[in-house]
Amino acid sequence: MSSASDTAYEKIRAFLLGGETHPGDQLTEEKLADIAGVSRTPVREATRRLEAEMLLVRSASKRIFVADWSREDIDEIFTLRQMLEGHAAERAAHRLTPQAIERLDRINRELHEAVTRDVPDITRFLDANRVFHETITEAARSPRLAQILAMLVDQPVVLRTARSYTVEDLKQSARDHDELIAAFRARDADWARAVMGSHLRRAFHTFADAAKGAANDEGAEAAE
Amino acid sequence: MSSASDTAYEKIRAFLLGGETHPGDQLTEEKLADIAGVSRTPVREATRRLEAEMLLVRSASKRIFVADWSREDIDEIFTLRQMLEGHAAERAAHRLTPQAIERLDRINRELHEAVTRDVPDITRFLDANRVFHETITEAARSPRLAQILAMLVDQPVVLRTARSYTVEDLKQSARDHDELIAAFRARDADWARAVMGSHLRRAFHTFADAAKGAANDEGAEAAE
DNA sequence: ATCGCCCCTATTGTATACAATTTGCCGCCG
DNA sequence: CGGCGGCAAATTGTATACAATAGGGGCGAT
Repeated sequence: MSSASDTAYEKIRAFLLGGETHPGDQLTEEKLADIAGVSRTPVREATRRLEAEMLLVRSASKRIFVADWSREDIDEIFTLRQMLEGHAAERAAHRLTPQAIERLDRINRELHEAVTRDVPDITRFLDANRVFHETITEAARSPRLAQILAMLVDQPVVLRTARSYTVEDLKQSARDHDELIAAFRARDADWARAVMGSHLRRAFHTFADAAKGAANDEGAEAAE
Repeated sequence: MSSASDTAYEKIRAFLLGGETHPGDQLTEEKLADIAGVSRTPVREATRRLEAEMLLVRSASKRIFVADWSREDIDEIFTLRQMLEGHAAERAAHRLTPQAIERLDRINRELHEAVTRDVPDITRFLDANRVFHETITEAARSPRLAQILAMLVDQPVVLRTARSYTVEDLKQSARDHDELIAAFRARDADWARAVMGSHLRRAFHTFADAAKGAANDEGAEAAE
């Protein structure tokens, strides 16, 4: 690991996702350098990456701001994901080895467990969920596709609102994964694509609702 | 324009596309700094961008090499473009203003002209072609989509082999555009998507053939 | 002769100093 | 009182020096 540059990326990312910032806030390279504990040079590389991921935006005069996320943005991301991950699932259906399918099954069992127990372990769910999707993307053997999806998947809004999911939402997600695995076992690419499509599209709506709720909460807090 | 950084990007890019390099060649930041006439700092930013566009690759030890392009890579790019630009065309069909459609028509007339005259003006064709596609992408109003496509569109292989197209290939391309415009005028999103799909898929095959021819030529040259 | 180790060199990574640009403020003039 | 100009502060951009790390070649041991 090219230490400083990567830690800068991770720390700044965590800082942005930690909710200590508001959309539109200006950030200076120096401030970020302080946060990350490195000099401005690696910070610049980190901000470039975060800019590409659209967590940060730059004004015309090259100043850095925390990105704002409209409902359309979220819609856009899920639409693109649906298209691209659907494609990935299709390719994966032909390419997944039996062992990999078993691995997906194990991951998904963990996912089930995480939400079935008395107190759902959301963090564990999210981690397993990410691994699940990454495994499929990887099996698609399309490096550019993987790269694009990496930019798209864990976006801040996603993470911030994920915790407002109901347990039922999460269980439904896990059931989607079950069906996806069935499609892979059957080597049915169309089925896989279709399941992935509805999986993500539903996630979008769960999301949009959760985000709306979160926005209301925030409004309430601000009103205090 | 942040001068140095951008000129570095452009010059290095031109250097790579100019055919003076071979896939697998190692490039050092210093060498690139010389070529671009700037210091290593902006060169680093440029190489990061070129890396994201996969014109350059980095070894495990962070050394920089000229990327290699297999037939599968080209296939992958066109498949992704087909999916994404098809989606863009679909959205554009609903969103293009009448004026923008007229503009597309003008651009395409220029495109026709460039290949109809006695000596085809390939450069002009390619420029107009890019503007044509960019206009559609822009009309789709999906910033992430635009960003992703920007990474995908003018890849080196594309540019390097574009000149081996036959005049008939180019004319067919222009005819595709005609049909696309008709689809836009009819506000028929499905039609637009379908035309865009076949347009790009055919381009891929023209390409793959041209690339094969180019590879043969190169082999012949090397054999001298 | 070959394998492995070590040192030297090539190359990338980071920090810092300085240059260029932009912004916002303040005073001046109409 | 409003707008314009310009100056000062803040911020980003670039260069350079130094640090860290990886690769390659030579030398010795077996």
